[in-house]
Amino acid sequence: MTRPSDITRERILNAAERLFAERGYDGTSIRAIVAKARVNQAAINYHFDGKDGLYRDVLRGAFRALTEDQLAHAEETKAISREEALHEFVRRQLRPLVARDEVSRALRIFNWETVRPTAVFRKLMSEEAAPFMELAVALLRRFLPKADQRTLVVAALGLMGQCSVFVRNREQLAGPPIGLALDETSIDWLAGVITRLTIAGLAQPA
Amino acid sequence: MTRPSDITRERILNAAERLFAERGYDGTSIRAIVAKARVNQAAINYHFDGKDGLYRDVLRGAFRALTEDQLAHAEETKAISREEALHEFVRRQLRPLVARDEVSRALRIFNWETVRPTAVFRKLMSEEAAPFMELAVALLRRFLPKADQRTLVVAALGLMGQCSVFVRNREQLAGPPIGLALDETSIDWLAGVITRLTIAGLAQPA
DNA sequence: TGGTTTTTCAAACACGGGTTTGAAAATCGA
DNA sequence: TCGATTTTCAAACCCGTGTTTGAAAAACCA
Repeated sequence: MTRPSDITRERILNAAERLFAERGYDGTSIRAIVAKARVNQAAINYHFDGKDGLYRDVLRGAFRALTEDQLAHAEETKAISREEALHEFVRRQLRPLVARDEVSRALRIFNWETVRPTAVFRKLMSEEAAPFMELAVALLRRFLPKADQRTLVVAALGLMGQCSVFVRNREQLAGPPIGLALDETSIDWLAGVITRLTIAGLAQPA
Repeated sequence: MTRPSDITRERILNAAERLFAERGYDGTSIRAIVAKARVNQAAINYHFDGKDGLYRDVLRGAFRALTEDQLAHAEETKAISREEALHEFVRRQLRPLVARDEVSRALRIFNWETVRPTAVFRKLMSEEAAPFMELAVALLRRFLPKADQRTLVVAALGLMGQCSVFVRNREQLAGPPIGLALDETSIDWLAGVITRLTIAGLAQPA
């Protein structure tokens, strides 16, 4: 049932997803996408009704991939201790540092959006972000059962911010003056440091 | 000794600094700057040798303002407890949320750079960022005297990441689905939450 | 003051961005 | 197969960007 035109569509989506993850919305040009996808420039307007429409579809795919991944994760966490669950959560947040799969690209795209949120993104976010936040908040609630919602939200955001700073600045951190090279072997170490600091921080909130 | 042309220079620098802080390098056009500064468009090339040159000068000013501020802060911290010093550090990181002074604008500009660092910025950073990092690391060393440098760097970066996520996403967080409005009164509360979580986290790193 | 230098100005330039066009090619359905 | 529809394609279009130009105005200084 895959019509020939669907192949073009798929090639564009694939190339666009990778480029958006790598360079963000503004940093990715129509011409770069069609060059990578090896299709004609007008195809984007024909199939997606413009750059915005293409981005919306890429974003939808990213949301879908991430939601599936998170839901699978949520199932796992019910069976393990809160400490292990937190460690796993952090590891997943740091995953774009080493992995190149779809979920990592989705996280990268969302990282771009934290700076200059697109109108397209804001709309999708306000509709579909709640489940993510709920997962993180639920995880932290296992450590702080008596904390109010606002505090938990702040703690969750802080935790994600802690992780994303390493994902966003990986290249910068590797060079001088920091010199923090993050290869595959050090990811576990990094996740461990963040997790331990966080666990201890949650253990006794004055 | 202020020649008339220096007035033009100053007006451009002033307008550019505010616009760069608000919209970042790519988001700020020459035409927007000259409109705000009420000078001719060619003046930027005449006085600063192009947009890059102007940005370099703005960045230098931002570094200078921030360094002075941090050094003043460093003096204070020697006299107070490590807990108070940490709280003050966090408060300063969150300052752009409420303040509109030069230091806050400098922090905002640096926040933009965390995503797509300009070549101009990278060069300045590699030369002048070390002192900042040292200050934060020194602060955390008071909590973790036995930790190695790498762990301290990670902890410092994580702490700054925790703060910057609120500064960067302030508008997004205020709306649905998060609904975390950060007005002047809640900054102290936010700084308190982050500080307490961090202190406890540093208190007993497993 | 008068000649020189510095600074301003409006206009145009070259470039890359997303989009549109209209015809050719390919595909589809009867 | 053949007419209708869908899809591709190269080229152009329009707009906003940073920069350059050359002359007019202003400021400077002997």
